[in-house]
Amino acid sequence: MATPVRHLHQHDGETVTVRGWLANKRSSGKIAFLHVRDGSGTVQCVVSRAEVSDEAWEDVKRVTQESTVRVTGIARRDQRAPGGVEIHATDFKVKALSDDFPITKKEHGTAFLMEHRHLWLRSSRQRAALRVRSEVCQAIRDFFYEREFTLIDSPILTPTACEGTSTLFQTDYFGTPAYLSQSGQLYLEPAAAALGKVYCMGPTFRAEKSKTRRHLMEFWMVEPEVAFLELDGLIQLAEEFVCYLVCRVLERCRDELAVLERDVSRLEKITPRFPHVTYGEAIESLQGAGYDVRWGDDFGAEHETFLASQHDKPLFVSRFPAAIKAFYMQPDPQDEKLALGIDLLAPEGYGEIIGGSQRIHDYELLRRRIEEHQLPLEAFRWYLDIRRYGTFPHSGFGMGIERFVCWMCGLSHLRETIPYPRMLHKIYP
RNA sequence: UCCUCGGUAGCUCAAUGGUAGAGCAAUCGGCUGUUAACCGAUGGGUUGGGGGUUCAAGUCCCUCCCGAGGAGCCA
Repeated sequence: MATPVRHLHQHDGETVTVRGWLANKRSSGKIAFLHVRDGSGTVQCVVSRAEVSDEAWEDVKRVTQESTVRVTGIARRDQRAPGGVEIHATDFKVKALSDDFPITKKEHGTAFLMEHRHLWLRSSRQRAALRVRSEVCQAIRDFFYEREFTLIDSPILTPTACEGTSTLFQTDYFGTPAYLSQSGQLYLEPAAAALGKVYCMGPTFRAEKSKTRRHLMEFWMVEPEVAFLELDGLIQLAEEFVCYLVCRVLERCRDELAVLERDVSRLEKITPRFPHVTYGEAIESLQGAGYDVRWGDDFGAEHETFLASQHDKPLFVSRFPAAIKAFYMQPDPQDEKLALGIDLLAPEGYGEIIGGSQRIHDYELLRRRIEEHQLPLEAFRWYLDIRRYGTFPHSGFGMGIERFVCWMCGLSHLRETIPYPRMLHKIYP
């Protein structure tokens, strides 16, 4: 039975067997140092010529990087070993020899690494980032489970554009066009009337020809939707949510953040309460800083970066002009020109990680908005029904999981936060 | 879609318009505590494709392809 490398420190002095892949080899003629990765960690195995059979030594000589191997030996704590534990081998066997591994110990460009994404996953930084992603997804489910939300999986194939804004991927559905979902929100609202507090988490697709480090064609989004929740409650939920996730990453991913050389002190500052400005205040502060923006403009990337850079914590921006926001956002009762929407801008230049709003619950108003946005009324009949059969105020938000993970890991590009990124004109591997 | 930069050995990069190179990787040899091990030797090229200028093009011009970063849009 193989022992996971992660648990080796519990087996000091015992004979253990490890199965995995050869991460690196150094040899000095009659002693060899083999680094073996088994998925749970990497351990240094010391093989002395005099202490193993001729067959084992032949395998030591011929083993190549990333070959599948099996090592048996005695686990020993040793200061000289990376990780503090090493195995003094009594046997070593190559189970499957690897061809020349394309990714070597020296540096590579990202274009080359992306072309070999399926192999790049084996490197320590990529493994660390994907572990953080896994922890974030688990924490999301735990957060909502603890608060008695119900998971509602929204469809990926949809008959129409949800919001009528973004470009969608079109596919064929038995002879009629169908589209890959760009949001589960509209399908979540009816479920909120059934179950009160609901959320969905799944892949989302945008066919926009975005070519930046902050965009993917296929990304994962988590979207809660809550009946009888209004804007202030939504802001509080989003803040608790983000703090919960950051705490979990700090608690459970210390080793991964160290591999990624993340400055954790920046994350330790992410505690309640988050700063909050209205759209109007944000415009004034941008104008004060010399930016050429007027009331009614949407923020550009440089504006978001400026606003977020004023704070160590994420920044809420709320009450945008209704004209630049989605059709379903509830108007501000204080000023009908404003929509009760929020954005949450992450610090350190990681941009918008959350967008949300209180939804229109008045039937006539929503119908008028659909017409004003020149959306097909018939396609939204079911969505309007929610306002016919016992309407209720409700709110929700969407968080981009890759953007959140990118921020946690301190990465400079979204492509390293998802196992197989789909980017503009790139779908291999 | 637009703007900027780039494409030379398997990889990362050099090369005034004048003989295409280095480090790493690979292969072979040496070395009993290596930390991206080290030392010696060997093999490795349609300089992204096509066209043009020139005695001479990796280098200059045109064009197409591919890549990177940014803008717009958004999460």
